[in-house]
Amino acid sequence: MDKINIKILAKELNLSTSTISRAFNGSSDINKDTKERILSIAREHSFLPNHYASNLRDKKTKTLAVIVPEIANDFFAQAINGIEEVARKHGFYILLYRTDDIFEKEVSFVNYLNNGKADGIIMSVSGEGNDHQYLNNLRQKNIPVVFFDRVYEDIEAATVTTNDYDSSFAATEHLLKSGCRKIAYLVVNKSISIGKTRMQGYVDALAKHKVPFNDELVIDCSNDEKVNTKILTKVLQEIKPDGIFSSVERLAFATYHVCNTLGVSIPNQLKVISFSSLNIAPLLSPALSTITQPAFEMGVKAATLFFEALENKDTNFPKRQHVLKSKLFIRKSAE
Amino acid sequence: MDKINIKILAKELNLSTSTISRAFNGSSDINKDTKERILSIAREHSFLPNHYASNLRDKKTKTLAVIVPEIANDFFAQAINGIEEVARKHGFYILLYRTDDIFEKEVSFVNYLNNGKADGIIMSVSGEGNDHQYLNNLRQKNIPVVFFDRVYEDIEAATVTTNDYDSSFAATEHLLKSGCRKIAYLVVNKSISIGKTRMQGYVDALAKHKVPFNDELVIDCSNDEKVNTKILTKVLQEIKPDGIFSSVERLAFATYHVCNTLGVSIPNQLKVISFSSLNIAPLLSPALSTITQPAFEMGVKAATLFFEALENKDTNFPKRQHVLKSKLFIRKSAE
DNA sequence: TTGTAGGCGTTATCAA
DNA sequence: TTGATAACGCCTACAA
Repeated sequence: MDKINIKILAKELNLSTSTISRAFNGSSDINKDTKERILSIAREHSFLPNHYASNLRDKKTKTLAVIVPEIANDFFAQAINGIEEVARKHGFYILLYRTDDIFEKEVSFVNYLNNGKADGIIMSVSGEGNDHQYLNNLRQKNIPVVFFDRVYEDIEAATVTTNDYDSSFAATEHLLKSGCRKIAYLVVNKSISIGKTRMQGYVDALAKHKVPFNDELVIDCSNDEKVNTKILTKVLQEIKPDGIFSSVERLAFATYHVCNTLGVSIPNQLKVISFSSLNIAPLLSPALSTITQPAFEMGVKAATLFFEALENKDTNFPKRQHVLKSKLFIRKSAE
Repeated sequence: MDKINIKILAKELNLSTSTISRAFNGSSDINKDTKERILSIAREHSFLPNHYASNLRDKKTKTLAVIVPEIANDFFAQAINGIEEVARKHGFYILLYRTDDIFEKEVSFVNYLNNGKADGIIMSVSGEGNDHQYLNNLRQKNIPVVFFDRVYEDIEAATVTTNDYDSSFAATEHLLKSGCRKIAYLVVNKSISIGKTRMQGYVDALAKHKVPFNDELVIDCSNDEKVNTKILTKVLQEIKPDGIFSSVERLAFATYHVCNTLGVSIPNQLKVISFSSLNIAPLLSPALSTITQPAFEMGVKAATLFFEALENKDTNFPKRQHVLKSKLFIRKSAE
């Protein structure tokens, strides 16, 4: 109720607003006692300098925007944790936004940020759209952008990714060595860079083992669970693959569900490996074989790159490409 | 780069700043053509009014702070999704903060918000500390607070919870009816209100079935996985319960792991039911029996209450207590 | 329908 | 060490 600000505090203490301000900004130009006095009274009023006013002056928001396709997903949740950890150390806070993989949402949020709402952006892109110039606007305003996991190749920015190609190659090769000859590749959006890279590993592993690539085995799924169930049911019934390599955790779960329904036995009739950051993959029935990305570390790295960019504001925009390593865990589902 | 603001735009268009401002605020007091002209030029410059300046004037941030103990957790992730969904409809954005169940972090963030950083707070509390008056400071500034799932009872605020007592009672009763006589109750923090409520359901179900309550069977776990593994190993080896009722998902997973290690068979030797929002609970080995809270809906409800509070600013602070229903799913782990 | 002007709360600069 | 003042960018009475 009783409005409080630096001015009122100043009057109350018989000081000037500048002195009050200094008390809050670690300025050395202030008498220790005065400072104490100010802070103690401020505490009584539970007063803190208004951020919007400070930001308006300083053009610093101490806020980092994080944009992800989904939140209820182990990979992203862990990555966000990593980002938050680093942000916190720098006294930054996280403005979180979820795109649901919808391009328009991504564009609208990025544009919204384009006005001093955040000091930077860490994002995993929706993967849609062709023209991503809206991201370059940010550059003009010195708002660093860091991509993680999912990247736009037409935008120059720091990136944090994993060795997707290698992992995919290794996973596919494992399936081949285990005897699979008809391996389906599950993907959500073929056009997205990450889907392409992972698929290339799959394709090349097939080639190495002289198993012909079959376009029919590339299953383009959707974001809708029910649709996926239908698609996968059809695949398992009609195409009858003997192996599944899923580029997305969600699709592996869907596969499990469909197998349960159809009575397809994993790994006997169908071996499954999936990209997944699920901690409890070993507890599934059967234990899911995974390519596990270092989600938390990726978040940490992305945030670190962001803060580096922030500090070098005048120099060039950072274009560091950071690649972390995923791990392949072969469990029951692919034995 | 080339700085841009309402003034510069005004000069460029030979208009006044007020006219420019009006173009962005759906004001009716503006010529349609003028507006078009302004917006089109603005778009060229990818200009949007600076939020910090607007906020400074309006005292509205269009930002909603969300405070949760953890992010990488299905319950909270889904709840955040629900909150975000509603927030978005109101043109609000989410400032996310994670407390790691550490009281000091909670206090420090809440205090940080106490200065016009957000228009309101939706939180699931850390559950520590005795004095939560720092939350009342917010009330004075008309920053509505909504608790969800985890609540401080000494603070008046709108709350969204689930029928924890009933669910716990039902789950315990199920275990009893299935023949369990030595049911361990797993909890992370006994003092937290939610832990108490859930425990009461457990206690009362025991009483109803004339099974004596045994303090030794209340297992107070930690936030550290390794510690929990140790604790649970000891419990399974020494106390040898025949049922587990876990108030927290995480502890159920830990139980599974320990059972795998020790070769304890679920559900033959040990039946397990847990609070959990895990979508793939049926895919676990064995399928986990859960009390599933409507996480997404809770988020939606919490956000809805928040916006109601926001609109009734002058009237009384809302103290609505909303209770949603959880569902008990008995699966293989408790059959 | 458009313009003028003052102020939102803070801080940096300069002067005392 | 402290104080006065201008400025950050925007919005809204009020005036024209």
